Amino acid sequence: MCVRIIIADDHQLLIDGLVGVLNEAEGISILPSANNGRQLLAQLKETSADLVILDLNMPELDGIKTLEVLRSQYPEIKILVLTNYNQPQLMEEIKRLGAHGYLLKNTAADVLKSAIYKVISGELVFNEYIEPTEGDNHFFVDDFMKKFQLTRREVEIIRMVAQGNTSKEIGEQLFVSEFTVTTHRRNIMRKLDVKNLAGLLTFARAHGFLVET
Amino acid sequence: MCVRIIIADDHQLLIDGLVGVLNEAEGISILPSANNGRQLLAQLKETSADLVILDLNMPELDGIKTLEVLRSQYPEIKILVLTNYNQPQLMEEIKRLGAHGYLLKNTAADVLKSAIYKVISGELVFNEYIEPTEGDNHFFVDDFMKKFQLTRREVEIIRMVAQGNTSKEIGEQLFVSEFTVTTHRRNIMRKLDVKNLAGLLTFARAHGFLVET
DNA sequence: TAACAAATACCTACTTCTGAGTATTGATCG
DNA sequence: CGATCAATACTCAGAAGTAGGTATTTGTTA
Repeated sequence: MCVRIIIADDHQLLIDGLVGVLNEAEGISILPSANNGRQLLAQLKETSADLVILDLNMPELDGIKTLEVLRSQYPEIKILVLTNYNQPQLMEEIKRLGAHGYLLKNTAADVLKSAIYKVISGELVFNEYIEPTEGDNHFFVDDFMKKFQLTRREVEIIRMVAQGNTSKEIGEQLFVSEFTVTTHRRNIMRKLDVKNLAGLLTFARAHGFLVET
Repeated sequence: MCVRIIIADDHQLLIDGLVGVLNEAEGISILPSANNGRQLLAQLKETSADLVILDLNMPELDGIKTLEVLRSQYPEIKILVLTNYNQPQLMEEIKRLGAHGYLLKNTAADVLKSAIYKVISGELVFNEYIEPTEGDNHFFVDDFMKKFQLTRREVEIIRMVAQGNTSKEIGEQLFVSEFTVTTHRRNIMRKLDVKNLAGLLTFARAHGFLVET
């Protein structure tokens, strides 16, 4: 008895990694991999499989759509979603759509292996949402501050703005006048050279300032 | 002559993959890997290396800070940055900070290998920014539309809003009145149940609607 | 064909943001 | 001590967004 696995992921390096890791494992055989959903489905018409390791963010045919097709056309195939998106809502959605497991890409190889065995034996593997650690959130922030000469207060306000607060609300929360917040905002816009809120948010995000894991 | 490489990445699966791929390559030996910048620096005190493969988004000590330390303390070590961030500004920044190469994680294994050889022989490897393909952007969009009953026009407008356009500008680009755009925006806010622009953007992003690679 | 959804367009009223100018206080640093 | 920066606070004016209502046209579908 050998579990036949197909991997669908647009990151070839990750596929190579998985293949290397899983090939050594007991009772697992890896079928040729796919780089998007379309390739995966084409492949399933040729060879059948027991389990699909599925990335969500793929070109051509993305993971969610692929998942739906798999569930309706190949209900007997187990699906293990492997993604970078650490969002509880998304995990719930994936669970609802009938996947059998949801793992993050920073999972250790042996956790992945045991997840595979669990899923094959009928268990579901949906881990708890992991709060991003302090370290993660620091990421580029210091760099960001240095580069654009932002002060600590300004960084704080960018965060609150991004969370949908108005200047008045921010003022109330920080116990300062809304005019003060407005002044800070103006300075931020000038320093970052953006002309409106959307620009500010996009910019902050593009520079790794607001990171979602 | 063997190139000694240390990999620093918090994604253990990727490390395993790299090790598997590179171990087979000619003239490359992989030293024990690190899961963050701090570990990497600790390791360099013990063993020296010729090249470091560096992820940017790591806990404890992120890639940029690690890069700076490496350049000042170990100027003879080559640095190949391997990341998911497909942003020209970031790549420029990394280049400026003295790295020798910048690759995306969806690179094929042999491209990575040849990049390693190039960097070791003194070349810099900074590829062009790759425009995300249509396929990439589709990602969750259809799902998003279905879930929140958004129309095609509304989705189009969310995108343009996110890019920092005002209603008037959007109207001009779509050859419709700014009032029409305003109406669409109002409907979008109602459907998504958010109260302002920041909320809209945050929401759209949290649901994978606006993906940056 | 009747019903409906989608896209279009306008109005009024109010809130919020943006840009420009000005000023005070406290901390830090040479 | 004097200079500078960060944080605070205010005013005025104009631009943009938000909330409500209403209405026409077009295309699709029951």
